[in-house]
Amino acid sequence: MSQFVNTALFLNTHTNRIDGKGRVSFPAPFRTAIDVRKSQGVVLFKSLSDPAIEGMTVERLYQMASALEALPPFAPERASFEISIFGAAQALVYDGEGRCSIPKSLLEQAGIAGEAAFLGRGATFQIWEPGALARRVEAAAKAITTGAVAFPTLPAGVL
Amino acid sequence: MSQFVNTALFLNTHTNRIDGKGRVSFPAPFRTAIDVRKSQGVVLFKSLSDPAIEGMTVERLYQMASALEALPPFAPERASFEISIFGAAQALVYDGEGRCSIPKSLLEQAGIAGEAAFLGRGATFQIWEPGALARRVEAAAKAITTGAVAFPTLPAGVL
DNA sequence: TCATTTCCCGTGATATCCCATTCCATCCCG
DNA sequence: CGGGATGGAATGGGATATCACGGGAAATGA
Repeated sequence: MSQFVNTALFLNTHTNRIDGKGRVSFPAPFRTAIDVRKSQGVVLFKSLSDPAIEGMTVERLYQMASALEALPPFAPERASFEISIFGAAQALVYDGEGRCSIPKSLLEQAGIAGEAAFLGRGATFQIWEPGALARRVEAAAKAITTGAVAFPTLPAGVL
Repeated sequence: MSQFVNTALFLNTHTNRIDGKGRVSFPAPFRTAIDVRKSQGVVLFKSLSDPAIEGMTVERLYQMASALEALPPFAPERASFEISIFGAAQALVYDGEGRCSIPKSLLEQAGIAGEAAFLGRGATFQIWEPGALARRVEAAAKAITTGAVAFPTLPAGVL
């Protein structure tokens, strides 16, 4: 837990418009979360599991790098993740009004145009095409209510 | 007592009115419980099990996040919970008068309008439509008196 | 020179702050 | 024991700040 609270916590879903210049407001609560943790910045890369863009602080990216460091230098999974994540990651910068411009290549891969839905996922966030996200949310709720997935037990002695 | 309880305890049921601006008084005893534990704040999200809004301290949310951290970053069950919990979680902030504004989306999902019933559930609380809560309370009482559910034994050595 | 990006200001909608009033349970005093 | 006093809590309404977002001007780069 203590290692988790040192990273920004992204919550809620925020859907914002992309204007003619390709600008979109990066959600104010996300900016606050980043500021509070004095993060050095945020990176984006194509999601490996969803039709969406993956986002996280560079501190979080370091944590993932550390996990990969535990693998042998030439392990196949290490190479694959290094290439797919670090090789594709780009810094996200936003101006004084909190607006950023997301690279067109990432938008296309996620099928985003006109509106972008920012989905908080705790230590990370994702950027979705709003319709696709709605369907994904529905599927997640269904998986939980039908018992297809179970929440891991909480650590003992939480009270 | 204090050596056992590290988290805020939410007790009792408080029904308050929602005004035209969508504001509602967050029950004073709940605020006290939060202050006493010097909690960093409270978050709300749609309940996964009831027609209600779930509420807990961010510390408690961190505990849930920790449990998810135990899973690989791209595990499917992890995704479902991250989306359903973090993706829907909103920080609850209240002003100097102790009032908060609950997002319309959450109110609609719980069928709340006009009045909101805050139900203390120990480490967490829920916000219900008063009528729905009354029926739920009735059902809970019945399940216990008929023996349909039984209380688990206390941990050894509590005395 | 033209296209693209970055910066800066304006605006409308929404949310937050602040002051005032009402409500209610308890306390105090006769 | 009764009735007013008291203080915390809930509620109402107006003023203010924040945020998303549009558009023009300046800067950058090919």
